[in-house]
Amino acid sequence: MNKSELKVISVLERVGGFASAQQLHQLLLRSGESIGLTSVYRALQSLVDDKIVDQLRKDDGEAIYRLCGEAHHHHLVCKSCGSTVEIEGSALEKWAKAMAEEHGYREVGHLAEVFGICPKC
Amino acid sequence: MNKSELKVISVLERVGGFASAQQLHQLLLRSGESIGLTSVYRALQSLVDDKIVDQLRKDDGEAIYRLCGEAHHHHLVCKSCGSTVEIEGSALEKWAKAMAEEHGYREVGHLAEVFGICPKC
DNA sequence: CACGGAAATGAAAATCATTTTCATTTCTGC
DNA sequence: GCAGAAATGAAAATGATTTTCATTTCCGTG
Repeated sequence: MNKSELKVISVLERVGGFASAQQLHQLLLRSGESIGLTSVYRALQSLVDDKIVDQLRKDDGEAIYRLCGEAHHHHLVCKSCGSTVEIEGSALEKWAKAMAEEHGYREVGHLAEVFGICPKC
Repeated sequence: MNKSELKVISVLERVGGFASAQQLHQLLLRSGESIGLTSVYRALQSLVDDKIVDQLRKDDGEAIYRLCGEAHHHHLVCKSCGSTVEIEGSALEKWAKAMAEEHGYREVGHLAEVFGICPKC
């Protein structure tokens, strides 16, 4: 855990939700921190790898990040504004496991996202 | 509906699932069609606007497309050799729908993949 | 058929988020 | 204090997508 990562975590805490790398960089600069965009990206990547931060994509392809509170969960993402809700996934977990077992697969993992348009949009 | 759009629709039919713009372009060229990448993008954009094609983003930010109404299925992918099996997803569909409704989301879609290591590997 | 404007096309350039490179700076353990 | 490792960031590279713009194809009308 290096300086950049700490700085990025602290802005993410301040933001309390999703933000893009560029937004986070701007926020850091505005609050007086000295940090390069490169380091923001690098820190985010590393935090995502360590599962400390969640990364997803807006409809336009830009990545957005936020601190990941819990262990494993899924998202309901608005295609229009990018707002997200964490959703309960035990049914999905069971399904993935069952499907994998049925075909003899080991070390199972899965990826799932649900998209839609939120009530506000 | 112009020529490019027809070509793109026909290749999407042939593919029967999700594909990126670049993949679709390659497929068209390989099957002897003459079409520019620009036109593929333009056709896809227009088809998405007309709700004839669904657009989603992969985790790396690349856009993938498929014909709306294409009965979609999911895959069980081997992490090691890449072989895939089509799997039954009605449980998943129900879950996605339930989650979206619970939060008032409309025009729901979803993306799901299950990873593991296949019996052979 | 011929003409003219509108739509379509695609090559090349522009854009933009993200990644890579690489030279410089900061740490760390000894 | 010092060498080697890790971190940093500016600038260049990348890669998907979009825009520009000159050319070609369509199509309706005379």
